Amino acid sequence: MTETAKTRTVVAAPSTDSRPTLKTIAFMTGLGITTVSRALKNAPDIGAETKERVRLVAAQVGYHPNRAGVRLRTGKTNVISLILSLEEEIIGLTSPMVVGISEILASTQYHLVITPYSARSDPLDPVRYVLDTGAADGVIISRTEPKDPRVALMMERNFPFGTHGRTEMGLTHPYHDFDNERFGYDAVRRLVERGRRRIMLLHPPPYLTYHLHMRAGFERGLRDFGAIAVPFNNVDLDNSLADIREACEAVMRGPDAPDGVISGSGGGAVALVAGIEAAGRKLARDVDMVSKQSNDFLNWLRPEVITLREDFRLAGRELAKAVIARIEGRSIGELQTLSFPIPQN
Amino acid sequence: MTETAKTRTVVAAPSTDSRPTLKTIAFMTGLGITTVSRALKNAPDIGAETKERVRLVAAQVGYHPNRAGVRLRTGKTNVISLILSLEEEIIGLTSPMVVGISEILASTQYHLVITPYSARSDPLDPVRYVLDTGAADGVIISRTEPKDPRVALMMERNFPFGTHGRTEMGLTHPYHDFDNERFGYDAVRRLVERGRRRIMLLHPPPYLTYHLHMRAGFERGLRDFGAIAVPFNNVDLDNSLADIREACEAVMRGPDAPDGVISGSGGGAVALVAGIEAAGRKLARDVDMVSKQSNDFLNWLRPEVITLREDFRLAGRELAKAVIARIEGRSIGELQTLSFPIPQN
DNA sequence: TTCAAAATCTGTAACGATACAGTAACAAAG
DNA sequence: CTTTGTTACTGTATCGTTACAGATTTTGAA
Repeated sequence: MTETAKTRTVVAAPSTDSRPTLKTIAFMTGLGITTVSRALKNAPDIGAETKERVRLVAAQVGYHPNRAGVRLRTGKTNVISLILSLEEEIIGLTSPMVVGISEILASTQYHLVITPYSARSDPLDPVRYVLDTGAADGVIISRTEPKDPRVALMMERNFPFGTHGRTEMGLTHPYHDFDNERFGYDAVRRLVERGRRRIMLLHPPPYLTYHLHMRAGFERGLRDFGAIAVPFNNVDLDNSLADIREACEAVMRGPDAPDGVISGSGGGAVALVAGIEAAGRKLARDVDMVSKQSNDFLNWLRPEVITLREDFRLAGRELAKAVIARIEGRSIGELQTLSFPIPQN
Repeated sequence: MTETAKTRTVVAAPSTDSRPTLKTIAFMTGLGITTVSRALKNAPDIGAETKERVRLVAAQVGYHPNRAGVRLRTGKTNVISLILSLEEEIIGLTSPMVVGISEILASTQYHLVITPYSARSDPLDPVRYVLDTGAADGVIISRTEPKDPRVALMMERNFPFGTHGRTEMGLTHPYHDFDNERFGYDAVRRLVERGRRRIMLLHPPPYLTYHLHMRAGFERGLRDFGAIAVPFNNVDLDNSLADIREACEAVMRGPDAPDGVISGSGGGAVALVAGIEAAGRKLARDVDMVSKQSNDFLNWLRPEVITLREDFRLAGRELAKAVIARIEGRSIGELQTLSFPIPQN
């Protein structure tokens, strides 16, 4: 009866139909909102029994913190943004990368947001957008260039990110890369092992960093294994498959036709195969071919093509881990990984 | 000089280093925060000149509304969630779908969030998650089943969504679907035109709705064009490529081998081609094949295979448009679209 | 000149969470 | 019996935005 009238503000009953909030739990347990909040994040100044009780009730009502509330108060978005060139995506390379990223994020509080851009627009735009609007806690980009303004910008702003591919600006940043130098080198070796000497390379466009790596490996291979390069004039993986096929056919019909061909991507290989066959040459008999590959269509349909696999799913996993590590403040040094070509046949 | 001392609260100067907010603009224009907010959304009770001034300043300082603020206040997330089975994604089918969705969302305020789930877990889980946490304003799902509990749940909660594929529950909901009935029918016709009569179908797994459509079209084709079905016992597109190849080889070596084969997917076709050739049969000579296809690898490497294209990018565009239309309250009737097989050769 | 209506503009409260600066109760030390 | 310290808990202010209910000024009609 004579309970002392306390000044304690009793938390009002929240409406029942909407999602439970801290207020709901506070009301149910008779505790303060702050206490509930701190109990749920296991703060040291909350009693063990109270924590237990709060956790129980929270589980019972199916409490999930409101992301907007957290984000507004703390500034943390719990979002990782994958910046994608729509044109690149049509080829479908990064689909397994999305899977890899998702695999890692699934066990964290992070969500994956796709931030697209068109190759016809400035690649810096989406990065600026994320930085200016605070749309994400971290970013993953691909198709890095030696002097990549996106990397420079994020480094300058000290924003967590990871790149698929390296840069050459003297800046140390997290990356995952496929060892394209090794790919170029191994590809030449495989061809020379089959007695091939005159080798043509379908390389990535020169503005991408991995062009440098692949060419360097290719040339080291030529030197080490005693082969020579057949030029594939002005044709690279940015060309259409039709153009690649046509150019390849022309070279194969010419007097200086190669007896070995290397393709920097599985898609390019398809066009090269068509060009070789259109010129009346036969794979494995007249000419051998080594191709990079991310799925296994070539192995099924043209088992004669020697393939070296690049694992995009692994890349996704490594990049997700690296970005989260950066967000959590771990040092960059340990966040640079390389994966290696895996011979498929 | 003798300006009346008003009670007007002057908005304090916000810190300069952080992102501009309504407060920043209010301070710069000398207006109230509410006025700025309403001016930017073109409310009718704000003067034309004021609106112009606010818009100018907003553009100058690079104002973007804080998403967390909007979301907290209005409950609107401005997010569309694409729910993906990670296993499915490894095949890379929905990569072009992501492109299509992104193309549409790019000109809206919506962001695309990938909500993954593993085929080993309950497909309802990610849907429940989005509904329970309010993580998105709309959802896109694929791989629909005739009685799809995800569709039932979202209908019941009146939550905006679109499905890639139809259902058979008597519920009217937005969808985009490829006309698999037509595909099955046209595929049979193409084979019969080439003089084939004994036809085998590699169909999708029976639990998916489009299995029903494809089989129905297949059987209608058999009747109309006078062909017969060769059973492909217990093998469907859920089987591994290795299993499909092996089973196909066995059938092709058997006494009742088909002279025409239909593949419900480009991936499956690759395995069928391998099986046919392993059995010593030759495409176009001994047996003809029609396959669905989303990229054009088959056309490049096995031009003998007749292909009918399914446009996943278009599907993404249609689904994004449908979901946004639902969010904006447009009626469902107009949000059901079908795309048709496109002959590639 | 007066007063209602229209046109503009504004402050306050609230969304849900957390940082911060407390308060209350009780035990141990002096 | 005070002081100090520890443990456990709580209220207030705030993040940026918008709904709502005014407030002020101008216009126009009577």
